[in-house]
Amino acid sequence: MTDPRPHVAILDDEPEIRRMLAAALEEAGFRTSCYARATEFEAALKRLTPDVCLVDLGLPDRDGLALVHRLALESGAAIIIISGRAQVQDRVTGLELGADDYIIKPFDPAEVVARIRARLRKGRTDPERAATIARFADWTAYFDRYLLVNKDGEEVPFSHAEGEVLRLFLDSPKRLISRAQMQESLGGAAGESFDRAMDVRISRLRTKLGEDPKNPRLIKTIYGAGYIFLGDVRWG
Amino acid sequence: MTDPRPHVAILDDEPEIRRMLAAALEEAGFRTSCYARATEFEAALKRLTPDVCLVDLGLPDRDGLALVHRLALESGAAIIIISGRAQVQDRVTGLELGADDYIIKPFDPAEVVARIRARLRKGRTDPERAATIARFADWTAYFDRYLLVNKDGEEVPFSHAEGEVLRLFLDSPKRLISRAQMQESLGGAAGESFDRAMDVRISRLRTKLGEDPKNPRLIKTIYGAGYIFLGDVRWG
DNA sequence: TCCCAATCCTTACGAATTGTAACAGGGCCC
DNA sequence: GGGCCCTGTTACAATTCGTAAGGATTGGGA
Repeated sequence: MTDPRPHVAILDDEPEIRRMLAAALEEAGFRTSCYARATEFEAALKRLTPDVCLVDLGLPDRDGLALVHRLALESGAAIIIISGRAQVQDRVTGLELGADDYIIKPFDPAEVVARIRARLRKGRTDPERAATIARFADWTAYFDRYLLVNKDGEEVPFSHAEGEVLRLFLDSPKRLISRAQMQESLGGAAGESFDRAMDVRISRLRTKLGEDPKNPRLIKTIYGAGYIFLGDVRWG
Repeated sequence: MTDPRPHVAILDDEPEIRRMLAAALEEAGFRTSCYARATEFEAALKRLTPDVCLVDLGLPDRDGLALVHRLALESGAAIIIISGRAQVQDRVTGLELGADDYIIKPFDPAEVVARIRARLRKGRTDPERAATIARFADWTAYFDRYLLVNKDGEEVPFSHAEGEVLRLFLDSPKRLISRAQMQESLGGAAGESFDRAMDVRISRLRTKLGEDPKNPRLIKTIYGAGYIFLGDVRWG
């Protein structure tokens, strides 16, 4: 029963759009329920508590805005309006009435997915929000406590600066990361002599990971190009 | 000092747009701060903790997306991208990187206001009656009687200043809290030598919690960044 | 193959940040 | 007034991190 996938309820009177949204959302890892009419939808809400409601404003059997308003007051779900009405005034009133987002038809399903994800990200009330634990090679990195633990249970603390580098690597494993990219991500103003500092950070990180300087297995240098992090990463 | 208006930070290199946004937002009852460059903006973030960040992607001095990514990881603020790039792919990557909303230029200030309000509406966990009892690790904190009780039943009183710090930590566990945020929350005027007092407060609190100075388990220092409170917190 | 310049790694050192102890001022109750 | 607690300030030790300097490595050309 406890399906871990976030649940998205879709309310739209056009079968074509329902199908398209449901397909895109299922593909993106969501659970979906589709409804064609407001009455049907409201009946379902007595049984279910979706995480997100996608509501088309152009409904045949009820004023969509009134429905949104009620939802906003009574449901804890994020509400995203989908509408063909593109006027700024429509968007403003929709949002003022309690919608969390407003998407205009025609839309791209990829954007809908991205916006739903953005909503869920915030609403998450802390139970392990941002991924803070990553496993790779013999190591487990706990970013919230700035700690590396290897498979023997040995603990190696790492500093903030080292953690920034490590996170960057773990976010993009097996991909070349140029020095310029690093400076961008790590907030170093470009052009300065910060690039030498980068070396040092990586050097220290390698030491903590127990890398063999002659033959680094995890953080590999690509001469003239940047670095690449080998090793499979599993977040969570 | 404690201005109750939500604080919106605006980062855009065009003075015209900054002015327009600031005017509309002030009118709508927000407090605003404007920045023309990313470096300037990042410097300001060390001192303030805005509730919402409006970020223009087309910045001269830094890759906007990298900035958004970092903000999303390190700041608790809602992030709204403003951009001239209207492709779906741009929007999707912006949102995936952690933005909460994405507004396309040219925009109507009224919609920006509405979208900001929608963001703030959700995140609001504040107007709860001041909870007075919190459990964490081996401790139970009774804020109404300024008392800590550990699992052995030992009672350790704490002072008002210590309680302020403790509450700040318990309100945002497992999240980095910068020194600047502390000063803002605890009402210390920035820039003064008050920051050493901060250290001392924390030091005393650590002592009362029986932390091992060499290896603190609950209140951890992140050099150059701030503090982080580990441990699961249950209020009520 | 050998050499050289560019690139990168590592060590050492100093500046900045932080922890903690000791001290001082202020408020409060007796 | 005297004692006690709370709180901020100062001083000094410890940690972290960027920079400089020198050595090692890489890749291309003679």
